[in-house]
Amino acid sequence: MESPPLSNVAIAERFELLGDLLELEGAVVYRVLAYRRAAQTLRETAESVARLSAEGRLTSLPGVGQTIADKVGELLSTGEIAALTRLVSRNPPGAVAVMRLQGVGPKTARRIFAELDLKTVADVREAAVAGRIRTLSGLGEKTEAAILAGLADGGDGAAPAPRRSIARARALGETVLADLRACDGVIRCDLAGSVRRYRETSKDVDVVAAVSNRIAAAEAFTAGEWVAEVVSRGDSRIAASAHDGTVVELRMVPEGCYGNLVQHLTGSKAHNVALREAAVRKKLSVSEYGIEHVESGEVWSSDDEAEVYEHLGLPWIPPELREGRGELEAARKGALPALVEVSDIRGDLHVHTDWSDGKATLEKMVEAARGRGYEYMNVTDHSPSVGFGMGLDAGRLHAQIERVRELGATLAPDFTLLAGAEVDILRDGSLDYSDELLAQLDVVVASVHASHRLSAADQTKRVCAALESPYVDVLGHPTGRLIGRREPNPLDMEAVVAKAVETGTALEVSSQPHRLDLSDVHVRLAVEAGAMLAIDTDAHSVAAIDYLPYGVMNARRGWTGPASVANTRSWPQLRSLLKAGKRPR
DNA sequence: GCCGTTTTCGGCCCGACTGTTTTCAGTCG
Repeated sequence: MESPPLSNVAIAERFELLGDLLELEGAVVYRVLAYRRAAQTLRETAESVARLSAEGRLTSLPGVGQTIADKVGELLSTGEIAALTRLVSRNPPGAVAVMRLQGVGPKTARRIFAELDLKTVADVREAAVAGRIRTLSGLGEKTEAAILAGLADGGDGAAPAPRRSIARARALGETVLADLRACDGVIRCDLAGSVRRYRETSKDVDVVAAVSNRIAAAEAFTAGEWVAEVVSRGDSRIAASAHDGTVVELRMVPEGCYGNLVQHLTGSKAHNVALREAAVRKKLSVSEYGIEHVESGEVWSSDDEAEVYEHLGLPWIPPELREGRGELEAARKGALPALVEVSDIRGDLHVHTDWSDGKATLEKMVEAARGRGYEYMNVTDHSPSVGFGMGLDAGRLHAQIERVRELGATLAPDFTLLAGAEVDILRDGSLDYSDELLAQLDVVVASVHASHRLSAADQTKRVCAALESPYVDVLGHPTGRLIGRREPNPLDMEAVVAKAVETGTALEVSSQPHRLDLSDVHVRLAVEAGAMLAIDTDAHSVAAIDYLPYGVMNARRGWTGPASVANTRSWPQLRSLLKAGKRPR
């Protein structure tokens, strides 16, 4: 059997390494940046890069020109990139790892290897232990200590910094904001950075503040109970690590340019670089303090972020779109999408109860859903094959349907309680309940919970087979990923999306912060293909009903409008949209 | 290496902080 083509991530990694090695060798910085930018694009492309390459469409991706497209082709056909192979062979193994250590960088790494005539990472560690690093001019004890710390455990220093889930990062951020808001020297403060953009994970938490008293604000920040250690302290920026190691960074400006600061610190880097490059062409220089009209030297600033965009001739761009994925072009053309809002969601199609592995009773979950203002809720406990005896067999499902109907009757017409299930998609693509049983349900969610490691071809076939079922309305957490713990199942997402469109099956956007599945990139692929989404909580507790905003924000990051989301509709409208409305009853 | 609402050549965002120095390079975001 032919081996599957390299994944987008695997291809991107080659180009990241190419950029790193070039940087180490002191190549022109713009070549390095070009490879990094291309790597990021390849990594975040939802379509198969191998397929785009075969079709000669790679250069349509931003940051990918002929040279890099050719190298991708070379990699796919020969299994290597000759230029990369040469770079690898003439640099010490592990030099990139040393370069990536906190506070080191390419220039320092290169000097250490060259001036001390070292060959491996182990040599570097030895040199640091022996105190030889500090003998180099411009390097001292602190740098040596940083290198030792980076190489201490694990050995090669290559372990990437852990990233926090959006939920944890926001929770910490809100704690910090509460401390700051209690301080007289703080006029206003907000979350910025990837946390404001609702990226699925964050390396750190960015907080911005307009202050009348920097000293007082800084004290309120560093006195927080969450602070484990102040790691950096300047006049306008302070960073502290929390007890779990998360670094929180506070940037302060006086009133008058708060909007510029918020815009700057919200990022992303790619968004800001593109924004500023376009501004430079208009003879404007953009920074966190204002917009300078280069010729007159006049600096314009505002406390209102929307006015910053307006001053640049753009409509305000929602933070969730600021990833350098075409949002500026869309904004210039007046073609920004109207994004789905949390308040658009009218019901939840995926909720568990203690009939299976939920923590709360059916009645409690209904109460929570009603309390949130929903019009409907679909009860979706597990089918038997999920294991541990917690799934509902046919008899218990019948009993649950009966109870749901009974309770539902007491709630109508204000609230519609739906009898559903989260039925397992078995290894061969068949379902864990009979069609006769599924036919009695209002809305069926089908999910993969086992055999995650099938080949891409088999996994895709399996999922597509389930989508063909006239009883499957929603594909639950389509890739099965658990962020930071389990990779997404290898799936040909383009094929799955096409099958979902063809069969009229909705694809779930799970609001669980550790799932967010579909991911933002896949959401965009699905929306562009005309697929229908269902933003659900998959709640297993009353508290988890409140995860909804994470799902909505994730969908917004995939450029989703309300029309693409099935559960922005009333139940009668939704029913006629789903297969549920087309089944004989 | 990429790219164009001034450009197919000549640019390429902008500032804060640290560590090491005595004025700044390197790193980071």
